Amino acid sequence: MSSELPDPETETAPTLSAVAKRAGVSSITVSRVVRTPDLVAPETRARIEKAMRELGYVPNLVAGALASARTNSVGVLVPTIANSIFADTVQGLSDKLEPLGFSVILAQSRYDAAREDRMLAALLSRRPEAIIMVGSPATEEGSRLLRNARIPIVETWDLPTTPVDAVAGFDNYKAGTAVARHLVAQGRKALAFIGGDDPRATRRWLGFKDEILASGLAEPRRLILDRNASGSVAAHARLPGVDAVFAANDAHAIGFMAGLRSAGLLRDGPASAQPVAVVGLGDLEMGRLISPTLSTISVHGDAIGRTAATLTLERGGERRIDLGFELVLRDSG
Amino acid sequence: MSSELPDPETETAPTLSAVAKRAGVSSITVSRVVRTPDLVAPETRARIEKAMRELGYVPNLVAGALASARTNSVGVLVPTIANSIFADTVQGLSDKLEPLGFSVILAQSRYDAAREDRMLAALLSRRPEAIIMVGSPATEEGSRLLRNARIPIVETWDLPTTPVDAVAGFDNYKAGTAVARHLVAQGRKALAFIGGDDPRATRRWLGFKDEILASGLAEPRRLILDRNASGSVAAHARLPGVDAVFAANDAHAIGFMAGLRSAGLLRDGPASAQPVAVVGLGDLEMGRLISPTLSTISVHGDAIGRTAATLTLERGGERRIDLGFELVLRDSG
DNA sequence: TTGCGCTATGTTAGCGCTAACATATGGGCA
DNA sequence: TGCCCATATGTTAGCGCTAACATAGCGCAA
Repeated sequence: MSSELPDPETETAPTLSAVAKRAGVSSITVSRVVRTPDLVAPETRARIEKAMRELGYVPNLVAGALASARTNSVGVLVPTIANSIFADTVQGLSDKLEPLGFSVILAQSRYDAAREDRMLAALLSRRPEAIIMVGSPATEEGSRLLRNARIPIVETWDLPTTPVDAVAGFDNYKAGTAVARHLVAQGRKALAFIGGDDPRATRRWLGFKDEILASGLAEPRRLILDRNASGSVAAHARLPGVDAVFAANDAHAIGFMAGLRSAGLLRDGPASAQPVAVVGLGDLEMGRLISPTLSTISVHGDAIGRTAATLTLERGGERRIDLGFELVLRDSG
Repeated sequence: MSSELPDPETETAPTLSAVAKRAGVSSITVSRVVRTPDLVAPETRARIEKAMRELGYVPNLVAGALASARTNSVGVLVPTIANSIFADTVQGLSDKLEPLGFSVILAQSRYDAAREDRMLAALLSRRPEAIIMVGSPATEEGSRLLRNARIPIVETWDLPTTPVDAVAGFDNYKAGTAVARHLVAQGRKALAFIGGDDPRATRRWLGFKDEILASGLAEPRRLILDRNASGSVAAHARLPGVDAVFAANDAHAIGFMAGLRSAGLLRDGPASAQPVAVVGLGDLEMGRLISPTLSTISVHGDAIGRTAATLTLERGGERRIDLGFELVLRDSG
């Protein structure tokens, strides 16, 4: 009957063998009901499912993982998740992995190499079946940790020449050259780059600068800003005479435009009418809503996430996927 | 000497006892070096640390968790992480929990009750030491699962009257009344609400509506939009004659303003000059950068996250924390 | 009738670690 | 001298589950 229901106060979570006892079977049969129900006779299965319901059994995947050497989890390391395009990537990979029973263990490095190494070690100690990270390990120690883990490692949002394992991203250097080419073709002469100095932003800067120098113009200025967009609002004052700006991301671009607006240097007309052209990167939805609409390098953060997830699941095949980018021209530049 | 270094190909990850053997101690001593180094004599410790380095030992927290019944992890459930203010909350709680050795297991419900229940079950089967979620469980089944887990549960972004356990949020209903009061005081007569119909947005709507009715005006219109802001751009056409709009979040507000702009109904002047007043919720940085600047209900998503983290750590004390909100008046309404 | 193969279930051992309890050693002090 | 205590290390058992290999029962072909 309904005997021996656990004392709700002192209770410890019911185990597989508690269910087994209640259903009058061995624990492996209960395990089969959870994992491979087709192998269990329908009547037995019904009896066990009833026992599970009565006890409120929740499988313990920690124990299961230890016994089977499969954790069904992936570690995900991003610089930051707040206010960032990386959230799209996390969303994309989750959408792919959660239906397959994988959990996402999320860690943030905050653009700090030491913290990144600590987070990688912390992730690996949970024995994820793969690691997906934005960028590449910042230190040799981080690389070593990842290589020794012998699991799929996917670096994203860039195309490193010597990745640890797999890559899903785009060429940040080329993104810089594409923007530079466009602005130069527009007749801009005094160009500048604003944004962070993380590895990916730096590659954008390098592409931008090299292309401008190659076209015979003077070396562009580079303004390193911290991560919130407020700094970019005042950036214009620090770039006198500039007539075109490439911002490392859309938030900085929009902040910069706010500064231009208060300086009376923003028009509601097309790019050719702008005293200062502005191009961002990321293609935030917001960029389409503001006025003038923001020209930007469009990157599919969620596709990067989904592709990274695929790369963790298939070990063979192409391990370097260039998802490309697109220069989307609107009214800002 | 440097004998018996593992074969890099067939190698299985080195264990505590492999380190112990190499250092000539028992495995518990190695465990102590990892967890309570002060209990180990300095010379022994040095020998063990050397062995750990040589073998590339990475502790297996899965096994540790099973043995100690402590996983040092928390489950986090959000509707969505992409493009959303919830990312701030995840950031806030991570910042608090990661330094303490906790990992964040992230799951997304996508505003789907069935998926939420599946994700809760999946999270609980990993035996997190607490669950932090946005909102409250959508189904009775979800509540039951959480209650039976006997771990701290923190519901956020709202102030439910009968929470499972703890709460860190603000009163969405009051946020709605505050906006209504402000718009009515401004002399607006034809008001509308745009946004989603999730529980929190609905509470904002109810507060908004009730306050407007109480002030003697006609019942406001409510336009339910899907989650991306594009729908809000066209929303104005569906709200003829409206002179004030409360958007359930800033993205919708900014989208709506884009629609107003193309309709010629947006001024760069102060709120009193706007043909249609707009108030958002969330206080995105973007709202301060656009023109006109966005009036909004400011909510501290990261503080919600940090407070939720604190509530998972301390079991005693106040379990219901109202972080409040602030009506920030700028130029849009 | 024998024996084979299939289905349903069980037994055994162990995943890698930690809790809880020993044990050994060497002062210090009455 | 004997005892106590602090420090350093070890032993044992077991966390809850699964892999891998039994075993039992049955239908069916030869």
